Amino acid sequence: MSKTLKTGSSKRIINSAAYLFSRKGYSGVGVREIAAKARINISMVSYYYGGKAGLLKAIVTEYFSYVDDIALRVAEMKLPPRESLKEFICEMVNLIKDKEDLCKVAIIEMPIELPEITAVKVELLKNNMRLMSQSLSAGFNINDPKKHIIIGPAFLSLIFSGFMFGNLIKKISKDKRDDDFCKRYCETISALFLDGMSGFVKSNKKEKKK
Amino acid sequence: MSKTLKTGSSKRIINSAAYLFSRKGYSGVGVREIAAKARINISMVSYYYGGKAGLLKAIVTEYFSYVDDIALRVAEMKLPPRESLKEFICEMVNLIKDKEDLCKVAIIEMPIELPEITAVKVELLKNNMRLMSQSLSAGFNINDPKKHIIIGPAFLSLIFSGFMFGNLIKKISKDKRDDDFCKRYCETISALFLDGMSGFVKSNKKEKKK
Amino acid sequence: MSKTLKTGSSKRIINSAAYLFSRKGYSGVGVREIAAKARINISMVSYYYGGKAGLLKAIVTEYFSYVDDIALRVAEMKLPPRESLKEFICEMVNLIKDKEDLCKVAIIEMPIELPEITAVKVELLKNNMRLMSQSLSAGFNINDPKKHIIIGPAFLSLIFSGFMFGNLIKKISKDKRDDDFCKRYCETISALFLDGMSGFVKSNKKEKKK
Amino acid sequence: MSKTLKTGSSKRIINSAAYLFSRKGYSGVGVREIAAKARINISMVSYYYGGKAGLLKAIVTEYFSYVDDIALRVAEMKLPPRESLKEFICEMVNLIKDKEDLCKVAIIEMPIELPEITAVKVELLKNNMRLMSQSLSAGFNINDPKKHIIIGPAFLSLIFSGFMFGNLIKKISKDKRDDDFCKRYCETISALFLDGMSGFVKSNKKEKKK
DNA sequence: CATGAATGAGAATTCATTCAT
DNA sequence: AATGAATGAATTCTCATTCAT
Repeated sequence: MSKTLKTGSSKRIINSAAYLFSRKGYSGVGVREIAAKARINISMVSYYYGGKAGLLKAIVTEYFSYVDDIALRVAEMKLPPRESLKEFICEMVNLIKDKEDLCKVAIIEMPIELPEITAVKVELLKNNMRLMSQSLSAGFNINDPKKHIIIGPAFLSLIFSGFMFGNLIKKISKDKRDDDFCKRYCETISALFLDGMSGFVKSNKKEKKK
Repeated sequence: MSKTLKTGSSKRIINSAAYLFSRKGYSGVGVREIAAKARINISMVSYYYGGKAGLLKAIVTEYFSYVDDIALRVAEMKLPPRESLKEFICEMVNLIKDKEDLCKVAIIEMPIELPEITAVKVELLKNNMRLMSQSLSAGFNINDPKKHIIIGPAFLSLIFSGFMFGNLIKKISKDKRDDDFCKRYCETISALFLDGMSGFVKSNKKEKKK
Repeated sequence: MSKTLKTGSSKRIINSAAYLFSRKGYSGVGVREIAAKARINISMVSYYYGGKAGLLKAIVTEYFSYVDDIALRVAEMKLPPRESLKEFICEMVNLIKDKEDLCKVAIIEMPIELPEITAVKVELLKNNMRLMSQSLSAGFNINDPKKHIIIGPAFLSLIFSGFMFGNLIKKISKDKRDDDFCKRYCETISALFLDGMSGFVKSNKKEKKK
Repeated sequence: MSKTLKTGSSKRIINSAAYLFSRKGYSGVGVREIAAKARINISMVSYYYGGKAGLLKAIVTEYFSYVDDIALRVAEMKLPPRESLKEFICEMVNLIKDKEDLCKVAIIEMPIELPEITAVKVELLKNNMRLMSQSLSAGFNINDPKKHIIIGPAFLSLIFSGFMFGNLIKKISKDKRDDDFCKRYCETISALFLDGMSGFVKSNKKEKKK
């Protein structure tokens, strides 16, 4: 804690790491590159984070702390189920907008086995899924409990979908990732998750009637 | 040409590569490791695929050829929109079941910048999205064209969601990835994409009435 | 001068250094490790001893001051040759028992070339051998002077033999390094150096006669 | 095995390593330095020996194979006890003369704890001590078995004493390490171990009588 | 087709030391 | 007297690739 306050070095290190990891993947980035981007000496990475793996741990931990926070905050609001979901999605999109690199890294590296931090990831994920279940799925009494394990990851994938392939999509369409996009993204994903494609068709019909 | 005619060795190489890339990420795997797993000499990787990058290219290309095939096949069926989607999802899940490692690699490495193969990925993705648009979104005349660029990736993310985090989820729940799971997975994802969460609630109500 | 007046810290530093050097060798130990063991800040090593090399110098110097002392003390006793040797060996064993780490370091590092302290070692060793010659070999008028240079080191090696490989021997036999062992050790080494193996055989015969 | 035959590289590596380790200690030598001296690429050390530790293992193993051989050979000669010892000492001195660096490394690094190879050292030493006991101490029926553990190391220390401090002694006396020295060394050490210092005095008296 | 020795660049980490506080 | 951040060199080891056989 005191380390992060004295200088901005440790902050710059983690930001640089998130930036690079999110684009090249954890193994594709060298400590040297991170250090250069953060304008610090290579040794400082070990000094502050105990090595490259420590950096990823710090990033993943920070990500989960944010998501857990959101889950708790939404739960406290005691909104009706549909509003809860909308609120959660909206908050998540805001988070991704604010900390895009950090979130991407946490998600991209999730399915990848890194012996040194897998244990940490499992523990954080367990807790996170418990929190999210409590705050979101309460309102939807789904008969088959086996569907939970499918819907949970599907929900998160949906939320992240637009950002994960963002860099690639930039090269295909000329879409801009501005505030306007985020607003539209929020609404579209919410609608999709709540009512699926048929929701769009209906609303199309309604709009046509007008 | 002789090189592309896969002998047992070159097949083993690509399978080993897919297996390892899917678990450790492209940069996290060494050619030595792949060669060892494929029980061939290290030099053979360069010989057959022109280097490590060539392996990933081959994997990505193969993945897209499968998905393009599915898109074309479904288009030819000329099913109504909802059935088209269901069919597509079902075919995709079968593909993932059959070639899990290959599909995972293609998806995991998608957002990652690898100068040597980014161009290839962009080209393949462009063509793929065109095909998919033709075969699927025809039936859903969505008013706002800007939504396409959101719904497309969302659709694919949804389909892959259950498999991407499979290894991690294995460590959390005791879910088995058997044929039964795949069937349930197909139905749940189809339902979710077509009617969203409200679809589940409705069907719950209906079932309750009975 | 103030630096040489050992405070608690500087004493702990040198003890920690001796402990670690004796087990891992001079080059195998880092200043950080020493500082951690001594519970002081790393910079203090440079502050007190001018660097890592200074620590070894201090240890070696201290070792020779002890051995020189013993040589002088024994010389002053003016005992007959055999008694002189016994006394010297006994004193040396007591020294090793008291300052085991320090003595081990001095001996283990003796044959190792460390440019920074070789000169010091040579100077100290020269003086020490002169003193030992005076106090011990006086009584044994060995005809061939060339044997001195063989017997001298042999004598010291003999004295240290049991302690040098102590840690390894602990893992082989279940021998304890207690006071009893030291007493026996003293006697055995003295007997060996004075009368060799034949001394043991003779004493065996005598004991058998009884 | 085939590796050592194809090129002289692996031989040069181990010789260079022995040369440098014997002078600077295992931890005091870098792989770079060894590679430079052996005129090979740094990577070859890992390629042939699996790393720096593998080099030391190879050296220690080779040393023990030589000493075990000597012990067995002397045992087969079935000489009387004193002759056995003389023969063993003589053979050992020849070994040291031939493979001075290798022997020094094995002995210097013996008391040093290197987690990676301590287990190997213990195993080799156990076997070696068993062999030496069988071939040498048979003739000397020493009453107290506790003396064995003192005499064994003392014996070896004695044999090595002249070579361990060789480099340092060169700087003090002007002694040459030629064949003549080795012959004299053999005789002196044998005499010392068999009859101790009193042997010299006696022989002095006898020689004086003449 | 296949081998394995060889290369040189680059990986992460640890080193002893210094300096401002 | 003591701290701890910072440095730059040096550490060992692994990387993908090539080449002669």
